Amino acid sequence: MSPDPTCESAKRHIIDACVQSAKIKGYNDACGVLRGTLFLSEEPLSLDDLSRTTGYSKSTVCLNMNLLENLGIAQRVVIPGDKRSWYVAVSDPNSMKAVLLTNIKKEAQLILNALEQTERDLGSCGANTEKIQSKIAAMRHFYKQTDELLRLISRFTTEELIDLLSKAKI
Amino acid sequence: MSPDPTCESAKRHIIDACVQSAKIKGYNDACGVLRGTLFLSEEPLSLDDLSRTTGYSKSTVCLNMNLLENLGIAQRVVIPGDKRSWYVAVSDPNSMKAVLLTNIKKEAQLILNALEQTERDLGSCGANTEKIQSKIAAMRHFYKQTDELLRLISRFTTEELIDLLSKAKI
DNA sequence: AGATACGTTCGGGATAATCGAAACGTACTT
DNA sequence: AAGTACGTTTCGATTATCCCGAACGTATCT
Repeated sequence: MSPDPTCESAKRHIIDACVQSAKIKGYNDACGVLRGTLFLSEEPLSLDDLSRTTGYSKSTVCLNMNLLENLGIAQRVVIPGDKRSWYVAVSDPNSMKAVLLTNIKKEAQLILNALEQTERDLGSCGANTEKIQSKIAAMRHFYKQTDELLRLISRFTTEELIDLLSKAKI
Repeated sequence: MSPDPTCESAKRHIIDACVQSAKIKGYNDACGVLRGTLFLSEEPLSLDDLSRTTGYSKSTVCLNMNLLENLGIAQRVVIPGDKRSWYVAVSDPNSMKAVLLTNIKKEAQLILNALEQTERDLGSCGANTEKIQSKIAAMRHFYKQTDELLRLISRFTTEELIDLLSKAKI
């Protein structure tokens, strides 16, 4: 590839950032290293390529590439007449935006579901739960709005959103 | 508090959701349990309260409440003439919105920084890195936009954003 | 000063996550 | 059929994390 030492050390920044980002999100280091490596490659990489480049065993690479694929960070590319799986980093802005939003979306729906279930169950409960019920209602309202907002945001491109919001009066 | 069994099982949904949400974000179960417990309480809770209610030791509660405070999920309330720390769940919509966005913000700034550093270093590197540099430039553009969008989003309330975006033509 | 009631920090033991080697399944080739 | 080149799964060892009890520091009382 590019064995220039200066060049390689330049790439380290990105890999480090990916590792740190992975750790923040609760994933392991390998995830970050693989993500960074994939992004910095000019061509698609196979599992063996990734294993060789990162130093991780093939099983570890396989496991984590499947995870990255599920997260929408990596994408498997099939080349006809080639058994191997080739991976590329997802670079389409809209897909990347979606990836950034998934965790918030998941959180909103998770909490929203729970709030609605609790609200229902508290209704058929003898005890005096007025105060809690109003708190839950407020919270449900917030997450409902958040959910709605996320849906709207995913309809526009980042560019469009910036345009819309920067023109709006506060 | 409210020892009604039906009522208690209703609350379980919320605590479970908080635990699941915590796990998704890479935090431990205690974080989720504490967050849920705090939210479901009608009054502020002390460390001892939280320890008694959740069954976790005081040291564990202390550790994780500091984390929740740093995350902006819990808030310490000081009552004059009382040594104890009282905790409440942050329920202000704008603060909650900010909490939801922090991870994305962190990711964007982390990656953006790394991209800029790498870009700079690759400039003073002999090897032919045209292809990678253009990839990095594209990526930097995306994260720059994302950063800008996040800044705009934090200027408005969720309600305002919904209003603005739902009126906009696609 | 001593006692008390806090929050916090510090080991250590249990528990879970991580990773590599090897086995496995499968499709294609010879 | 045997061999090959893949991706995947399993298993065990290493490693890191979680959580508790105990010790500690520090105000505020008595």
